Amino acid sequence: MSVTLGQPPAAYAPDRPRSSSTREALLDAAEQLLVEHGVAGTSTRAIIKAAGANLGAVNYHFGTKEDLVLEVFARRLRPLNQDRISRLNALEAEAQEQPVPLEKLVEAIVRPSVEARETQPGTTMALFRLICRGFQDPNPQLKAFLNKECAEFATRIDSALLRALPWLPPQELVWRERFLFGALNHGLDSWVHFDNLPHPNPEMQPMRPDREGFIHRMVSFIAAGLSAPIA
Amino acid sequence: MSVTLGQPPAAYAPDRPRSSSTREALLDAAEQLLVEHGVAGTSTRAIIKAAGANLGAVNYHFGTKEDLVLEVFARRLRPLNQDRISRLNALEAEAQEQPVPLEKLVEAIVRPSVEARETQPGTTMALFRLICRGFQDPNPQLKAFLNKECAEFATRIDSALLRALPWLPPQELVWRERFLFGALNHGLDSWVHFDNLPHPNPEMQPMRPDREGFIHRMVSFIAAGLSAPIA
DNA sequence: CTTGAATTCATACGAACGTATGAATCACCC
DNA sequence: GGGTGATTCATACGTTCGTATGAATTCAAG
Repeated sequence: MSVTLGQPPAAYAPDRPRSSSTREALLDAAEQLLVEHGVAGTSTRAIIKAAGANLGAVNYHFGTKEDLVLEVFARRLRPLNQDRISRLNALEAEAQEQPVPLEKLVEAIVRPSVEARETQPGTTMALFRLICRGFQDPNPQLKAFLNKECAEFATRIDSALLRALPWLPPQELVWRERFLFGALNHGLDSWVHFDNLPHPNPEMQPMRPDREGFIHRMVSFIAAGLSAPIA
Repeated sequence: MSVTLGQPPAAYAPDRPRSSSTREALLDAAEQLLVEHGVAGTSTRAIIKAAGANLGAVNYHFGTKEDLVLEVFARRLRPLNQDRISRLNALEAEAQEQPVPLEKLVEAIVRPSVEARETQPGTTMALFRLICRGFQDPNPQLKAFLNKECAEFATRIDSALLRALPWLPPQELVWRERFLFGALNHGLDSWVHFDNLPHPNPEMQPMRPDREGFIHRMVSFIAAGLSAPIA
């Protein structure tokens, strides 16, 4: 007897309107827990408990824990990269054939990450740490997904940076970009997670800068690193 | 009847000579797996299988999975920080009251990480990724352990950097150090894990620099970022 | 009010987890 | 070469994991 479950799980019906409140609660709870404990450290049961949902809800709405995880990332990453790309568009339109100044490009990378929680309603501080973690996660499927999601922005920023740093060989830029994103991710993580980062030297106990101060610090560091002289 | 297990587990007899070959095999296997799958994603059974050991061996030699994990980190991190500190000592002795040049300080941070596999017999490339991962791990006990393990080096490098960058307020240095370690960790991870990092733009498909080339690139970027002008 | 789809519920299953136990085996000194 | 402590072994226990199932419930339209 074929059983009609009312509706097949979301994984098999991707066109269904995705607005169930349980669905959103699961995504929110999963996001929070993924930030705190990583993918492998977050169980389906912990998620549904935090969301006040039933165990079957994950299977019903997402089909699989992994599909839920991917959706958690996609929900945040898509608008983030869209924001980055539209900033890039605006900068290039404004510059009219001239290369966009380096600091502006770096800001187009950095600012959307830091500002997301204000432009994207409901986004928590956790977003940054989530994405940082995602890129370091051992799960190859997750990594591939994130790379795909960022591919367009990556090629755009590549060529823009090459135009802003014409004396820099592309091979060098590739490595400096790695340093860039390392600094960005770790810096964001420290900023968001500012609470208890006790410093051995009390005089250096860090203050938490406001959003603009933090963006400025980050942009200065990264822009200086990107335009370092080469051997 | 009190049962004499031959010997109580290592956790309760920390003075025992730690040179069992099974013990080392467990540490090696755990190191490899922790790098690939993270702490929560690595099971005791996977470790003993990779080490060719018995399930009871973990309990016998370390008492607990968590104690094994901490020992994996400690085994690598201790000599690494010792190397960094002795480099710092040499630089400061050579400079005689003068501040040590910035690039030399940065190199004292970077080089031990990159070189460890040659100066420390048996260390695999995995070491870097392991440590990078450890600092991002959600496990608070692990994080506290790593912070403790690095505390001495941290205070030393703090004051040395402040002397090399006298115009930089300590509060600024704190944040730049975060960027520094983010770039270091992520850069090392990319370098070690160089294999398949396909780049959208084929012209930018990165080459893997040799050790010295990589160290130089990293030092340039970081030193430039650290000495960026402040607002 | 009825009906049928959409959703939520309690519950079950097999697998894998971390840990513990006591017997078997090994290595070495007298 | 017999005995003693150190180590390894097979195995078991209780828990938690991800997933699946089918019966209840909710809810909007007829």
